[in-house]
Amino acid sequence: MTEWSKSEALTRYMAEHGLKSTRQRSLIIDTFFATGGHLSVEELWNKVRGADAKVSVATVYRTMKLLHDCGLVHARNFGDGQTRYEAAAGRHHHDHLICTRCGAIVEFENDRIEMLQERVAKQHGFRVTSHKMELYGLCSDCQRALATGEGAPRA
Amino acid sequence: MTEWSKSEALTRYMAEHGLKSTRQRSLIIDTFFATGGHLSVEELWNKVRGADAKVSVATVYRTMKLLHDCGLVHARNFGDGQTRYEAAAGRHHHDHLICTRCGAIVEFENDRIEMLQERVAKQHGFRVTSHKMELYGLCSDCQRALATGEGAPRA
DNA sequence: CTCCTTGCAAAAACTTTGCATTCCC
DNA sequence: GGGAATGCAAAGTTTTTGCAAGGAG
Repeated sequence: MTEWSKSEALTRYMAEHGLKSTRQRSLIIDTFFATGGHLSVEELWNKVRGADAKVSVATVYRTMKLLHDCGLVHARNFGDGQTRYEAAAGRHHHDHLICTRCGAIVEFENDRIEMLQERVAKQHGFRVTSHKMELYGLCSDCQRALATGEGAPRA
Repeated sequence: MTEWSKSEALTRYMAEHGLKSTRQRSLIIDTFFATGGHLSVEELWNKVRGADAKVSVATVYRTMKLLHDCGLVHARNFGDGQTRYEAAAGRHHHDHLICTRCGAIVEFENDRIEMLQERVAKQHGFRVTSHKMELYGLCSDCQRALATGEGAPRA
């Protein structure tokens, strides 16, 4: 875990840009990829501080920006004011279903939608480099909970 | 232009909530709907101040929140740190193509994609209430500009 | 040794809020 | 007149940046 865990792209990027491997960066990056999911900087910082209480939030911001610049993570914005990051490398592109009641996030992929997106973009003269699609609604649990007149969702 | 320009929903909403029609609100709302597009609060504020230099940003924020609460506008987040609003009432749902170089925003709609989205959601047990889809890339102008090795894009 | 990176705190950017005053109805 | 809305400035949030000190290669 002291070594870069997702690293060809990162190692190459760092070499090309004269960047250095540091204890903090390793910790942040390992923690991020070990946790998975869609982490905000603050959530990630909290986890990182469990291992090293002195890591500054600025370093977490800087490191995530680094990962973003070399394409290893994607930045997402789900409507709560925070930017969330998720692993990108080696993963197939996917989109999200988000439950507006309990906050559950489900990933999915659909090649036909992607094809149609490409086609639409082409019709408008665009060359698409990335996209994001989010569907908001109620997950099955919350539909059921509401139907039976239940109380508060999970925190 | 002193009258509400988009108003049944708004008038009803205001009556139901005991809200009042004021000079500032009328000005902000009329300016917003007259301008169209995807305005940030700051952009809207700048336009509004052309007509009344003393309107405060806070009022613009509060008014846009009001329009949002009664469903007349949608809030969007295109990755520049600002929330952008666009008119919602009476418009068909649509999505966006965004040029990452010049910032141009093109709207489109595609029923087949919408259908596929519904289907995907259903497969995961979700009942979708809304969605957003954004395609990022280069518009035709910027592709051309880059191909001919040109300088900076529009501000 | 050199230059990159860090931590800290200050600053920036965007948005919300408290409060006295002003304005609708 | 009374509750709502406004303007202003202060406070909140999230993210970035400047700089001196520390660390990697």
